[in-house]
Amino acid sequence: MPNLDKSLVADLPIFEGMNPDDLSDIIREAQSIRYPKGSSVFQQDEEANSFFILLHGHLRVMKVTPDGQQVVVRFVAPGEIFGIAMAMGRKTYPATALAVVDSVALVWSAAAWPRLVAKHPSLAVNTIQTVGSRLQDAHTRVVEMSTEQVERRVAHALLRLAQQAGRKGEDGIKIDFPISRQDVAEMTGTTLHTVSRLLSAWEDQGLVESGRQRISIRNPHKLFMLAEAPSH
Amino acid sequence: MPNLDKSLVADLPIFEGMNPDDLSDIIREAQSIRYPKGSSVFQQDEEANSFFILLHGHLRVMKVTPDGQQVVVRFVAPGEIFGIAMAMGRKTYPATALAVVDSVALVWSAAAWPRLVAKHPSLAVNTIQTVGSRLQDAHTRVVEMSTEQVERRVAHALLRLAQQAGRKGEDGIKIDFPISRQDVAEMTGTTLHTVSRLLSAWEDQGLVESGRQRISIRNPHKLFMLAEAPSH
DNA sequence: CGACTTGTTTGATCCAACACAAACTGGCGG
DNA sequence: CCGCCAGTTTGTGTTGGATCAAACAAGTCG
Repeated sequence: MPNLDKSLVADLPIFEGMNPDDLSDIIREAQSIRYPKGSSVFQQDEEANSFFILLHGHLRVMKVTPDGQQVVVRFVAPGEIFGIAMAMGRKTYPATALAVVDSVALVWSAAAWPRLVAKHPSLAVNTIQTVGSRLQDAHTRVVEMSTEQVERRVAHALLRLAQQAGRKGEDGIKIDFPISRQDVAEMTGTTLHTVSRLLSAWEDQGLVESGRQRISIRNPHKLFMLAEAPSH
Repeated sequence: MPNLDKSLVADLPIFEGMNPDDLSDIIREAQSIRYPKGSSVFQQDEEANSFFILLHGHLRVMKVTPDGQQVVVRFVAPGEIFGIAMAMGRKTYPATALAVVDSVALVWSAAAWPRLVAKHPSLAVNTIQTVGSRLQDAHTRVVEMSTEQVERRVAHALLRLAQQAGRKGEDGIKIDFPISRQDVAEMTGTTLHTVSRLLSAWEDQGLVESGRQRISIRNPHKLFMLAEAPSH
C-alpha cells in the first residue's frame, strides 16, 4: 500500500481510536482494486469472500426481488466500509454493489476479518456503530415509507443525497454522481414517472435544477419545509 | 442472580462461544426487573442508561412520528437482547419499548458495556451479528414496502409473527401474545380498516382464525402462497 | 453527422387503499 | 348483571399515484 492511501484512510470512523502501527498492520493486508463505471463490485447471493472500503468514486447498492423489481438500498461514498456481510454472520452478499462512476476500493479477504478483529478489538466496537447507524437509517426509511406520501419521501431522499454526496456549487448543492429519475424512484418506492413530474414541478418553483442523470438543489430550505410539512 | 436464570440465558446466540465463568461474570452485573403489562421499558429519546435481555413476556418496540403516527419496529421475544442503543453510539433510545404482557428482563447499566466488551471480545463479535441480522430484516421490510401491495405485506407480517412467536396449537399456529388489527396495520404501513377486511376475507377462506387481539394461522401454506404470488 | 440508444416529459385512465361514518361485540369493572 | 369502552366489522365515497401510452431530448457511436 502506498502512503497516499494510508493517509486517506487513517481518519475514518471505522479506524477511530487505533494507533498508526495497528492501522498499518491492517492496511498491509488489503489490495486496492479499480472498478470501471458500470461494473459490479459484488453480486447479490454471491459468496461473501471480501470486504471493502471505498477510496474513490460512488457505488449504488441494490436488491432485486424474485420478480425482477429493483430497490436501491443506499449509495456508498468514499471512506465508507461496505460488503461486510460475513462479519454479520452471512455466507453471501445480501445485495449487489455497482460502480456508478469509475471507482477504487481497498479490498480485504473475508478470511482476514476474524484475525483482524481478534487483534484489534476496537475494530469490532467501531463496526457495531457503523452497522448500528445503518440500522437507524433503515428504520427511518421504514417509518417514512409507512407514514409519508410520495412527495415528501422524494424530498427527503434528495436532501439525504445532498448531505451525503452534495457538492456545493454556485447555484445550490449538486449531487456529484450520475443519478436518474429511475434511481430516485427505486430509493423511495415510487415510479420514475412520478419522480419526473415532481422534479418538473419543483423546477418550476425554483427549488431544484435538473437534467439527464443530474440533480441540483437550488433551495434546500424550501425543499426541507416541503419534506417536513404537507404540500401546503 | 439465581441459577435458574443463568441456565435460561446460557444458550443465547449473544453468548455463543463463551465459557461458563465469563458468562457468570457478565450475568452477575445484571438485575432482573419486572414490567407489568402496558408499562414501558424505555421511551424514545430518553437517555440510554441500560441495555436488556428479555426473560419472560413480549414487548412491542415502536417509533412515533412528530405528528403522532406510530410505527411498530418489531416485537421482542424471550431470549432477545434489546435496547443496545449505546453500543451503536447513540445517547438516547431511538424507539419506545412497551410490555404487551407482564414481562421480566435482565437489565445492565449501559456504563458496564465497554468494560464487558473489553473483557469478553466475543460479545462484540456476536453483537455485530445480532445488529446485522436486524439490519437484514429492516432492509427486507423496506423492499417489501417498496414493491409489494398491502395484501402481501400483511400476509408476510403474519407469517413472520407466526415464526417468531407462534405457539403450535390444535388448529394452526397461534400468535401467543395479544395483538390488535391496529398493531398489524402499524407493522405493515396500512390502516386497521384494511387489515380487518383482509382478516375477515381470509377467515372466510379458512386461512386464519382471529378475534379480539388474537390471531391464529390455520393454513400457513396457503397464506404463504398468497404472500409470494399476487391474489390470482 | 445521422442513426440509435437511453433517459425524460407529459397526457389520459384506472384502481387499490385511505378516509369517513356508523353500527356491532366481547369482556371488564363497578 | 348491566353499562361502558376498546377493539372490530362493514359500508360508501374519494383520491394519490400507478399504469398505459407516446412523443421528445441528449448523448454516443459507427
